[in-house]
Amino acid sequence: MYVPRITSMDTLYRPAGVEERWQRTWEEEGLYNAEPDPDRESFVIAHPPPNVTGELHMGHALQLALADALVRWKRMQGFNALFQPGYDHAGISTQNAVEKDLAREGKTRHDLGREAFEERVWEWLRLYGRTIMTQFRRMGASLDYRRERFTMDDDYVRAVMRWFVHLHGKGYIYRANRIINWCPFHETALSDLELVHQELDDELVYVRYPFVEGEGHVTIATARPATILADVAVAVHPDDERYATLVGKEVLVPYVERRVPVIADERVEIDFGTGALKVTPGHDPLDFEIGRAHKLPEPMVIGPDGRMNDGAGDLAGLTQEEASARILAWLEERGQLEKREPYRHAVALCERCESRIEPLISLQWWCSMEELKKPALDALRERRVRYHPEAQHRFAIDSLENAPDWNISRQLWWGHQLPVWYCPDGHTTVAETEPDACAECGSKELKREEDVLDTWFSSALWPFATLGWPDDTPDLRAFYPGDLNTTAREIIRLWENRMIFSGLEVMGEVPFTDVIIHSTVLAPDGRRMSKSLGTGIDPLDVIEEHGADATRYGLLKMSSTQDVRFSFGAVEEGRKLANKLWNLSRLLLQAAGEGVKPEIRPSAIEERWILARIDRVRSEVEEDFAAFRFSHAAQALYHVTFDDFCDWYAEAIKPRLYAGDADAGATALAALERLLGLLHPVMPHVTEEIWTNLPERETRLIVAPWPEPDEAYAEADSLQRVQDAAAIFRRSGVLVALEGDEKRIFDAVVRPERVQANGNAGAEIERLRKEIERAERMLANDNFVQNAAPEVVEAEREKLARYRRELDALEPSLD
RNA sequence: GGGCGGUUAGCUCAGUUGGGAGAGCGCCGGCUCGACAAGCCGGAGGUCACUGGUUCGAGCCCAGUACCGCCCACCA
Repeated sequence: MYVPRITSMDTLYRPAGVEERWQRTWEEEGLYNAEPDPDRESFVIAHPPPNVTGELHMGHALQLALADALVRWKRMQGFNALFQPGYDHAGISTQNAVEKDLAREGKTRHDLGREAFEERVWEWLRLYGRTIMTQFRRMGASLDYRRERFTMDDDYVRAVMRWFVHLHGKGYIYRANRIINWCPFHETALSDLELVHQELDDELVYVRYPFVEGEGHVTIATARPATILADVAVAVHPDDERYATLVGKEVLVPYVERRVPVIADERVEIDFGTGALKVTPGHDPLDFEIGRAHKLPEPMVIGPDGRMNDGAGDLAGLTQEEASARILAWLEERGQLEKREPYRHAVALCERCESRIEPLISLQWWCSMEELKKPALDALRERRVRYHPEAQHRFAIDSLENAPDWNISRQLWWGHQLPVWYCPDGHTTVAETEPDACAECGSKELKREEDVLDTWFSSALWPFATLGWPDDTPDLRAFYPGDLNTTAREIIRLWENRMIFSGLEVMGEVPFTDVIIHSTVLAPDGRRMSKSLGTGIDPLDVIEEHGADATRYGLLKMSSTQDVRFSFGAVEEGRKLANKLWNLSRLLLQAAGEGVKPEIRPSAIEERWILARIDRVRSEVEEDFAAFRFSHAAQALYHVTFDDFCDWYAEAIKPRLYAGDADAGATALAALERLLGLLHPVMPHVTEEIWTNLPERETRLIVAPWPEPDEAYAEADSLQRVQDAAAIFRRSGVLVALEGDEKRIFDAVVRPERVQANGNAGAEIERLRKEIERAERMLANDNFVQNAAPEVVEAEREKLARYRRELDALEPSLD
């Protein structure tokens, strides 16, 4: 492949063509690939599979920037790094997209029928799906793209079936009639986690329920008058003195004139409305609980289409609004409508279509969490899996402790159909593949359950199903358990915790040891990034304008706290850094001259100094990466490049470079080499591009060894003197060389002429003198030293005295 | 309603065991010197949200208050 010489190129680094070229090259040369290798330790990140219909958004970009930096770092350190890509079929989300598409033709999925609809989804995916992996590549994400997996692949489906049968065999999966969240548009059950809540303007109506015996009534408040028809009780709080005498009496439900009891239940809020609650177990989750506790009947008046059903008698077939109007009119006539008031409250909506959720009772499949969660909780408590930051670890544990049984069935057409078959006698057969006959009666007339599984039921298997489970494959042995996962906060309960208990259940080991819960990237104005608000920023636009390296750097730089505003400044800083590196390498390559090879041959203090600085940043970056402090690492890399390498070291050696000093040239290239290595995980493209232009490159930087620790230069005598001069005394006898001061001290000691030129030598010395005097004052303060060991205090006094002598010795040389 | 995060320079934000208030961008002044003017050198600019506490000493630790925000949530 043609690689232009850097010295002949533009003074402005243009990432556009360069980045795509390297992305292609790395992939074509197989440098992203991972194969089982008994001689090397593995490092594995199973990247969260995006929706198969998805497009790259800022969350993905951040996730990739973080994870890929770690993967590249580990790869350079010699780990057998596997970064696993793939797609999630994303049941309801994909089905919704295709249904919208159908709607443009004036059709619904029912017009096609199930089989044709599924065909339509596959066809749609061929046209519009699976584009996001191209966008992942554009980020420079070093995923092993050969290993792309899809949760609807035949092998993956087999894993899902095995998982279901396994759980069923252990008795964790059962079928039950319970209240669930029903989406009337998709006509499916949804889990609590698939809802969004939105503040909507409603009306709260106060309705009188007359006593069956005697005069009077009890007034309840409701936002859904249509559900009055399904009332089976009125409930009050047991401590509510207003209603103490009412408990046990009976009242008449309006319109249907049904006699129902007044009961006491602690779940009733005394302070809301009138403090009396109409109990409708068929259409409200709280009422359902109360109903079951009191063994009340569970009539339903609203059907799966959201309209009044046959249970609603003469109102059957009406919409809820129509039914409400009829009921309110009925109440009005009889003086049972006490008042109506505007009411703004949070309403549950389907997160995909924003239809109002209908709570209703439905026969669904459930997965008991009771036993499954135990080993996962142990793992979390023993910190065999750690969420970062720490607050999210506590949240993960709390969530799992309180995880209710999991509704795993969905009445959708796109997804994994449950491996359950029914015979005409109502027997149930559960099997991985279609059975020949009913397991109980041998009937050949089997009909498969129509429901599909919750998308997350299959995603939970991602870390091992992508490696071949349920088969015992070399990949599975080599790459399970993995190391790390990165995700957004709201995914903890949906996915992360479920991968942990699934991994423990079938593999016996946690799927990873660390979970990074990354920042939420908000729009620059602090609002949420969203298409509907128009606040979204397309990462691909940012990449196009500034480059993937700059985008990666910027995202890392800005990802410090839980919520961060997108900062173009941070991206521009990254672009500046790339440009700076580019021009630095032009300088060094030109000035070092032809034939000079990178080699450490330091002869001057500034050379030992820059090597020591680079080595210190190496260890800093290692600590930062290991602790997932990406923002800090980015900052350290920026400063060592700009301030230390370019502004100081490069300026200092320029005269020697131009004079043809081969040692200076060789050392400078060697120092640059190390710097490029440190920067590669964050800015892979520009560093690889420069690396290629260095003489005698045998390997790509992506697989070059991470710079080794280099104690020799860190301990150089002259450097030590610089450090000592900058050291100040801090509490408990800790001596610290102040980072920021070091350069200025270096100035004072090594390049006094420059300091004097700026007229600051006196000021620097004055600063140092003040530091020392402050330390002396502290040492003289009895309150300060009382808790310190006497020998420590004495040692510090001696050090301080030495610094004062050094300072005094330094001063004359600067005059 | 619950959980969590934030509040430091005009803007976006660092500040890792308590002792120097910082960076990038913007602004002002100088440099038109052979990597980069998308550069270099220098400078101005801050009651570290507020109140109280601990301490010789608090941006940092403790208690509380206010505001902003994210996630979650069954007050009908």
